[in-house]
Amino acid sequence: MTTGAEKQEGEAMPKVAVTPQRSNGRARVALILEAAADVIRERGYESTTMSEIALRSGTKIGSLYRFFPTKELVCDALIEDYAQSSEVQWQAIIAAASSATPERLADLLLDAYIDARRKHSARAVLALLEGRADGSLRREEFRHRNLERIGEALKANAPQLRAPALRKMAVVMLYHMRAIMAMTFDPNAPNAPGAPQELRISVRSWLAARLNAQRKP
Amino acid sequence: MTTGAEKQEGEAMPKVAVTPQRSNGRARVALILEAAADVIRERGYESTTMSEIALRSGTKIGSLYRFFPTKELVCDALIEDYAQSSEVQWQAIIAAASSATPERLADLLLDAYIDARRKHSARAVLALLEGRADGSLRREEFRHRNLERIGEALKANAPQLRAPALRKMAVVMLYHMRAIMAMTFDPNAPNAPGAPQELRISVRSWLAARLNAQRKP
Amino acid sequence: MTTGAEKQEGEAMPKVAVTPQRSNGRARVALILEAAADVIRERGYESTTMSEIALRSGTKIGSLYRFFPTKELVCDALIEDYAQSSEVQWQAIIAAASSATPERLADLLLDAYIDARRKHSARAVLALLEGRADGSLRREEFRHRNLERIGEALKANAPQLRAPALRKMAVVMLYHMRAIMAMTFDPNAPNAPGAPQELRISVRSWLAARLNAQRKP
Amino acid sequence: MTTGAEKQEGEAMPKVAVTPQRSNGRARVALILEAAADVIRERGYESTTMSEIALRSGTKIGSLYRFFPTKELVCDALIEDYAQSSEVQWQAIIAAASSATPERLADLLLDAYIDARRKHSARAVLALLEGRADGSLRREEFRHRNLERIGEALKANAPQLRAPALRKMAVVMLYHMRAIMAMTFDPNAPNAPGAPQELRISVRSWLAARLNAQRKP
DNA sequence: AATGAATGAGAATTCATTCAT
DNA sequence: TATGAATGAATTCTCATTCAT
Repeated sequence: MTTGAEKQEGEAMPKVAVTPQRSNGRARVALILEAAADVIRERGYESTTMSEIALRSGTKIGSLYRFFPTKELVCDALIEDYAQSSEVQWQAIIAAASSATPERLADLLLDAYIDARRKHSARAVLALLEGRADGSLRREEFRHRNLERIGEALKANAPQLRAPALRKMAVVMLYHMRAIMAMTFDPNAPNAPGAPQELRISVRSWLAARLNAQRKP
Repeated sequence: MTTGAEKQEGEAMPKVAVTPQRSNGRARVALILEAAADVIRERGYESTTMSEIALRSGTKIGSLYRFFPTKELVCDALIEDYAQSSEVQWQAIIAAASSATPERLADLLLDAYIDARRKHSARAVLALLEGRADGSLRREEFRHRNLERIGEALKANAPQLRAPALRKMAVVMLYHMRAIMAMTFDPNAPNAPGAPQELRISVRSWLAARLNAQRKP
Repeated sequence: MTTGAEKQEGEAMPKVAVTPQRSNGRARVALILEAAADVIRERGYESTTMSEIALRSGTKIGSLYRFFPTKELVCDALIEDYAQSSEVQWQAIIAAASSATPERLADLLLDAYIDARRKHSARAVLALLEGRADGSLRREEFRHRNLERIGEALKANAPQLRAPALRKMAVVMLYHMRAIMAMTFDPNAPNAPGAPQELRISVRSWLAARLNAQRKP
Repeated sequence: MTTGAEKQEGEAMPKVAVTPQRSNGRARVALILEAAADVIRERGYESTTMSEIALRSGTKIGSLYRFFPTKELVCDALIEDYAQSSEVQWQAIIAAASSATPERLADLLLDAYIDARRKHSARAVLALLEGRADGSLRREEFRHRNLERIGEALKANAPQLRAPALRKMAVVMLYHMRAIMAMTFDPNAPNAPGAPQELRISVRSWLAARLNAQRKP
């Protein structure tokens, strides 16, 4: 009879990122995530190595693995971090959506991803989402949550819309948001002067047409 | 020992994919590219290994390297192949563009990427283009050529447009095309019933608005 | 700073398991040993990690190392624990041996290892003894002590036997005891219905033949 | 459509030891197995490292992994090798069993494992079988095959025995064989002068009693 | 020319043990 | 004293590429 966490014979415990207990560890984790965002942004997920993350964050490899037992978990943490920090913004967008013009709503959504304060991690997260899903639940969750939030914002603005319409519009909006994000943050992405603005304008009129469609007078 | 270009001591000769002379070799190359497309589509560029390409194409690793001295060159060939096979279609699109309605042109362009006959390699190429650029010229060229062709099609339809406008519209169009492609081919991409159609409609009206803009009556 | 033995510069002090002074600590040590027995039984010595022992015993890794400065010492303690708890039983067996029939003695010995109360640690200890010796003195001692006790029991029953005969019989008996133990406790060990009983019978008649051999009438 | 080995999307092919095609490779594999047997015999399975096997066999680590993609497969090959080379001997034993006295049969079986020619690998295989099973099928197979062969030999000698009796006797015999093997080959195993002979004698009389039991006159 | 073998730098990950607060 | 954090050598395994027959 042991106390503490029981474990099934022969079964492997699913690994989880350790939550640091001391200020020391919290600082370390912050450094690691920052470095990870940098490297992933530069090289993409596959080409990012744990040793480079360790090196850039001034962490020894052993310590890195103490907090993030797998490479996947580093990414999950990055996404989670980003997701959490955007949640506030999402709520603001949804709140603002109800009384916004469609054009304004388009802007709110297009800018949701590219909030300057999160520029850094934004691009890393973009890279992560572009990569193969590999069955990472966290990534799937994140994608799903974003689609949901977009849908909510649309619904707040145009309550008459039905779920299927909302869903397909949210998907299309998501691609627009990604495109804007890529143009804004990724120097290697296809781009041209005025292109983001061009896209923005097109999205605005699409949304205006859609959201005003069956609006009650 | 060398033919034509003499090899300088200490200088690295840039490697090139051997162009097979016998029908035997041409068939082999075709098999290799097909296999490569399969693997890259399934696993992405980074996770694709030369041995798996060899295995799946029934080629011995040594032979694979005779035709494609580096992994990069396999991808370049894949892209080149795809590019060449789309060139014909591009010319058709550009030809059709001049007399097409903007709506029709939108459809032509959106479908350019997703021609069913090239479905297989299309997704592989998509994966390649999504990946980091790695300094592969071929990929850059391909992206550039596509942007150019889109621009030409737009210009054919609306000759009054100036280069800057064409460029930014081409860029926006490229993102739309990619989005449609992802929805159509990638089962993991964000999607919803009717979403591709929704995007298509939005692109049509954007193009209509743009291309008719300053059209002479 | 040190008590008793002075630490010489540059010399490594042999580490010893701290004997806990407070009941608190004694309970902790008990928990640790229980957990260690569990893990070792499940995974074997090599695959057992100090952190898992810590985790399962609800001990923090730092504390674990206060009590057992090396992994080896945990095992030594486990063996020692087991040895001490069997010592009582050995004395009982030896006492009973003098007046037992050889068949009864066979049973006493065969069951010595498999006393149900120590089932848990028994299998852990088995795993430890099966492993390479690694130069752990404690393990060697334990093996030796067991051989001695077996010899004493045999001698108690058949005082006429000379040391060399006793020794070789003790060794053979030890293998029999291990075999029974494996069949009884290890679900992966070779086994068949009735096999333990079969072995038992064979051991009984072997001992009977041997011990009665030159017995004075 | 690729030719050659097809693979399911996203599924990992189970790894197999490559069969060397050239004399070069065959020699390498032989060297590797020899070295592996040495190391495993000395250190046991867990403590054996692939790098040490590589080092001792004069193989670079990459080449080692070409032929044996996992550590497990090295062991499987070792066992398989041993199993195959003992199969001939097993057949001889089974053939000889029918007309042998029980005492002779005991000797045949006890010596089956310790054939001097295979001394080297014998001890390694012993170590492998002693270790945790880890779900290696090959090891399980080997254990099973040995039990079967022992059973067949017993049956050849005493055809009147029923399956359950044969099975339990085979199991007991297996433990005896292992004991003899350990005493003979493992310098760290419990031992004493005359102990193997003592065991041998005990096994002989057990078998004699058992096999003659219900023998038709 | 065909192809099996060789190579070796690195990748992810592990873990016993020590340390600093 | 308790305990979270730090350490880093070691381990398994990978793969693009080159070589030798």
